[in-house]
Amino acid sequence: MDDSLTPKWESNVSDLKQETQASKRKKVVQKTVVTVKTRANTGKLKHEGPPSDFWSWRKYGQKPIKGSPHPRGYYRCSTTKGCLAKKQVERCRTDASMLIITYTSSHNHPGPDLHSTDLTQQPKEPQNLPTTQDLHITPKQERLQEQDEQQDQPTMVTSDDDNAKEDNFHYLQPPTSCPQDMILNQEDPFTGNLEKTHETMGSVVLNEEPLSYPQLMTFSTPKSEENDFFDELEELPTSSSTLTSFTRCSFFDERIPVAPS
DNA sequence: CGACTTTGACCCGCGC
DNA sequence: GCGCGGGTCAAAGTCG
Repeated sequence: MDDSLTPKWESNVSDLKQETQASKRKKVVQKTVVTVKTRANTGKLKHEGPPSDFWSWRKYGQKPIKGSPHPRGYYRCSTTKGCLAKKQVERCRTDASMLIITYTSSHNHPGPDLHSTDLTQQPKEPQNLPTTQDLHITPKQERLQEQDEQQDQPTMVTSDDDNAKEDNFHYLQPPTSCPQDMILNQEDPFTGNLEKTHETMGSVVLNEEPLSYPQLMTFSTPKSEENDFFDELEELPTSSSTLTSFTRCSFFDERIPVAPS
């Protein structure tokens, strides 16, 4: 997974490789923080917690977090054995409707779909997959939605421990180079729910809907929404172009099969 | 029966 | 050195 990434990331990987009980804690690992605004605790969310994405996540722990009324859930990717991808899901202490998902490491395997597979045939967590019909939207529609959603952009904030110490988070630069065949209908998702943008822990929020943010990082789904999201993000301040670009690589390279070390 | 969640215990890093 | 807090493990239970 991590191997094809930037040198910096690779250095982190070296830690991950030895993810033994002794080394797995508090190591320098890349993190991607995504804050999701949920309308409510709808049952749509798998196990009422983390919005599902195209990956299969398996919960391996949960801990109450000091200062937060909500516990944090720990998930690891179960799509493929040996995948080091993990995520932590917790609710914002001040706004329970906001989910803060922190992705750690990256998948060492291609996405469940990855260009060759029909999305509608996704074996994993199909409940949140947009239907085929949903996968169409005209650019015009897109724009309209974008305008409505300008305040509801998903936020992918990345950082590694080193940088986090300095300036907490870095906004992920929009992947203008991402697949262009991304077409998605977000028709309903945000309508009537144009909540103002929140800022939490340095990340922005989006309205969480059947379409889950991690999809934005898997690139396995054709959807233009993503582009819009990133287009918006493009305007966000980036304090570390190096990091952001490397981060982008970490995600966009994800779908490139990398021989597990 | 396999995959997953739950949950308590354990381990380790960090701050004091 | 000690205690706290976060992260992970693993057994037991649940579900499809």
